[in-house]
Amino acid sequence: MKASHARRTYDQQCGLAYALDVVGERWTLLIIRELLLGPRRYRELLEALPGIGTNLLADRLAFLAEAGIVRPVDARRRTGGYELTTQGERLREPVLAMARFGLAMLAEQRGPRRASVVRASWAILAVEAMVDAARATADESYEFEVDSEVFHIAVDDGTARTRLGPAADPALRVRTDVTTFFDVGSGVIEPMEALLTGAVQVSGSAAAVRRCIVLLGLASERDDLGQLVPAQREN
Amino acid sequence: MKASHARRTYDQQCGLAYALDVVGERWTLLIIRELLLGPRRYRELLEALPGIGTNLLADRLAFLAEAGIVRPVDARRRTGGYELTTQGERLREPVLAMARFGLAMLAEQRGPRRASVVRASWAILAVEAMVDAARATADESYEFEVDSEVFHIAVDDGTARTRLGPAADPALRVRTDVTTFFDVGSGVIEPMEALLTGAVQVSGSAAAVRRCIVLLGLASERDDLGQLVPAQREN
DNA sequence: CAGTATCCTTCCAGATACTG
DNA sequence: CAGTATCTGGAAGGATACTG
Repeated sequence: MKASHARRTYDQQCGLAYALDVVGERWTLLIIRELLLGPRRYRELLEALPGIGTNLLADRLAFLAEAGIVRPVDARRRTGGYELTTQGERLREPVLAMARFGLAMLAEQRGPRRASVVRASWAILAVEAMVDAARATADESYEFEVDSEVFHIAVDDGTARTRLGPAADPALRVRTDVTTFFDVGSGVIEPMEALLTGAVQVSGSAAAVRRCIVLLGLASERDDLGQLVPAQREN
Repeated sequence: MKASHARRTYDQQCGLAYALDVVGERWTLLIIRELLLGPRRYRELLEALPGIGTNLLADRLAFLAEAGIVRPVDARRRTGGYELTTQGERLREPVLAMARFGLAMLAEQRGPRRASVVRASWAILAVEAMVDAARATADESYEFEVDSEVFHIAVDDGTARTRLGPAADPALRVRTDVTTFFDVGSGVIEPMEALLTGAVQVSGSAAAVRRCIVLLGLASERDDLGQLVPAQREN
């Protein structure tokens, strides 16, 4: 019932400043992150964003809707949830770039950084940030199961897509828990180390394992395990 | 003298959330933006960031230094200013991606969006965000003078660098004011329109003009002006 | 479930005074 | 000049009770 209270802006003639006027407030980019994974209901957002407070979430959604970044999935029902507009989809690259930076920071400091809120679905974003299609060498797909959340990377003709759900005919199946996943992703654990200790289980050829590690930018010079990794644990 | 006040964090096991824990607070990314253009003194930062307040700037710099993103240029003298560390340089991509998003938003809404704070140096960042080396067709350089701020793009063997200062032997010299610059950059004005009205002055071949427009992603379908633009106004 | 309304706390802008 | 320190009103954010 106030609405008029002139929102705080940087008021600078600059692309970055304007972007931050729109998505720079606290929580906003995390809301976007959730919606980049698909439509979400109000309740789901609240659960994915512990600490946000119902009023803030409502505020942010209303503002983002007005800015044309987000819209209700179904304007008629209140319960249909929210999704990104075409404009909002444009935030994918900036968000992934930010995520890459964050992962690099984590990798650098080697601090285990045990955060208290962990969600398997964030693993998808991490994978999407890590994948560089330029490193893809074979048209095949890799399936991940992280704490019962299933998604996959499909490499096709030099481009890589990351999607929720199982892959059709994966060259590799990877299974692990979120904690191990982020430890590997941020360089706290070597992929091969995780394999050998059983924290990560894979089924697929050793060659596919290697290609996947390369695709994700996790290859280290001393990885030369060749046949060390047999196809194991089909479930 | 407080220091202990446990900084607000999202505390989520997620690259994006961690990145935002570090650079997500108000003003922080704008400080980074300034430092991406080169080292800056405390005073210069204050001037580039109207409204920030001396304490906030000091807080932010101290925190960023502790996080290993920024460092004093000269640890001995207090007056040397600040620069990005190697870690901090990693923010270039996320910042440019954000700037691209912001510019796209501006372009979409066609609102002239006259911000009250305008600085020529920000034009460099905008250019850097707009350039896509994949669109480069010739090894040459383009020089810009925006409100007496001079910088250039140098295309060399499929890569493009954006740098402060004049170009060695530019194929094109562009001269304009900041306002026009951003109007063109955000699509409010067509490049050719700006040329014809004299708001933008160029010296160089029509072909170079066209290649530069393409490089910056400003080409529109109906641009087919061929010889319409003679080399003009050498100064 | 999807939000409002409310209350309280924390953060921020702006001013100013102080130090080496 | 290059900061640091302190203070104050106001805006943003967090927690929770409440409503259609």
